[in-house]
Amino acid sequence: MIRLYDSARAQVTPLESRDKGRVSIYLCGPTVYDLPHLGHGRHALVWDVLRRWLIFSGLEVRFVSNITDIDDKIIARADAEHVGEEEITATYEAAWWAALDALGVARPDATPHATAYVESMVELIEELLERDVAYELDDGLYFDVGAVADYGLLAGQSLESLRSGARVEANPDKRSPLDFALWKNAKFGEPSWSSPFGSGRPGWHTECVVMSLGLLGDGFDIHGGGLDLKFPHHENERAQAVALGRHFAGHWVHHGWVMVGEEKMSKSLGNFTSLTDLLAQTDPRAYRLLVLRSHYRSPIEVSPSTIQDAERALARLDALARRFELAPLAGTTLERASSFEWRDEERALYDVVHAAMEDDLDTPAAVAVLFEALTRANTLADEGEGDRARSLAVAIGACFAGLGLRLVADASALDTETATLVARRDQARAQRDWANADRYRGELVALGWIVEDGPSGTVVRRG
RNA sequence: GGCGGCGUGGCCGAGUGGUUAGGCAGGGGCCUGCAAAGCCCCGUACUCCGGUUCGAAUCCGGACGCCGCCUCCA
Repeated sequence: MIRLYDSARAQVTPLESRDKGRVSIYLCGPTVYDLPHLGHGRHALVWDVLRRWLIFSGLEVRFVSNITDIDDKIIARADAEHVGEEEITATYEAAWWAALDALGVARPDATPHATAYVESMVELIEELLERDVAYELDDGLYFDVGAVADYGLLAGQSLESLRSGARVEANPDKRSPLDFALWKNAKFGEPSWSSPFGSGRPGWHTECVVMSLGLLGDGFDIHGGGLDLKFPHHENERAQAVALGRHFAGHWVHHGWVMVGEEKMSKSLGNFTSLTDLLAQTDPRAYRLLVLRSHYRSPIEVSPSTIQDAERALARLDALARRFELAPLAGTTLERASSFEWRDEERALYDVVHAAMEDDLDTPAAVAVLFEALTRANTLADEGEGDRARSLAVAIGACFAGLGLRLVADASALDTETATLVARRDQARAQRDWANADRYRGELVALGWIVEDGPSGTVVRRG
């Protein structure tokens, strides 16, 4: 079974799934009040890769990721734009899915929305009140973190040391600055729900407890998100579950950030801090490859040069797909290794890639192995071992599919003008009329084509 | 103040105490009518100072630098 770093234990630990052969994952999704940025993109990719690989290796995965559609920021944005909250959330949720679709991120099995679970949240809060771990102040209900013995487990700090570092105190009446809002009393003009403790709306940390336990059940396997969610969000979720005596996530997985080389990201250089912008100017697969080439817990740098680096590496992969005419895989479909044929050499490749992936999702190692295999496949083909070369190439494509990276052979249809130029060039070359052959190539290049002369004549493709 | 992480060749980015990471860029060569694609070869890196060791980028100690979390955040 895969070994993953567990933030609660602060070490790489084998994933012991609750049900053999099945893995349940709850991922904290976005608050939809603005366009997704590069960090969201990495986040989505990391989890898509984990999910896909688990499925590829033969496990049944249930993957749930929520949408937070009620929150201070949504309200603030709606106010600023003088529109309703629903308009804000509808707009940005659509942008979210559009970006993820473009990235080739498969949709979750379920995408619960917080506003659909308010009733359950109210019930949970009532239980917390009954157990005396929540208390009321003038502006709402708060959770008493002092009631949870090991509060600070995820943060890796004691309650005392966390308390001493607390910097902001929204409500000075709180018993501890770390206590968090379970329920915020309604304010004029804000969305609200009625409850036994008055009209209002839930605090952020409760929704994920309700939705994860509700959809995946007690003791679900993996709970994840960005490193920034580890504390206080995940800590607070866990605190509520613990206070209720519920068995929460078995494994906590957090990924690192996207670093931006500030100056290089300046507007003058085509600033693309929004994921939507990046995807408009880059092959989304390049971003996936960039993400794959660093470890999920490390920070990654996203800059025009690292993106370009990835684009060029991707071009080599596509060249492989072209050379061996690989069928495209890994779109919205979640591939399984068992549906491919693995001869000895290919099996060995898969085993090495798999071992890397099982080792805390070591995608950089997996990618390195696959690039080495790519060179081997090309070498074999150069040496006339076409058969072995092809089956190796197919295996490489399959492994990348397991990582969600689709290799594209690009069989784009040619317009009449292009087809004519290609035919004329072939004719000129057949007659060893190099001057005209070069002229037609020049014309094709001017039309934006990359021209290659293969065994069967001139081949053009888009750059 | 507390907790945690990082400092690798031109760039990105892995790393087990002794053997090539990988990619991109660059140089040389093969192939090609010329290209492109592909293949081969090359740079011999690990912040600094001590220590452990036959041997450390990899372990220990220290210094310097950088970053994150402790507040909404993927």
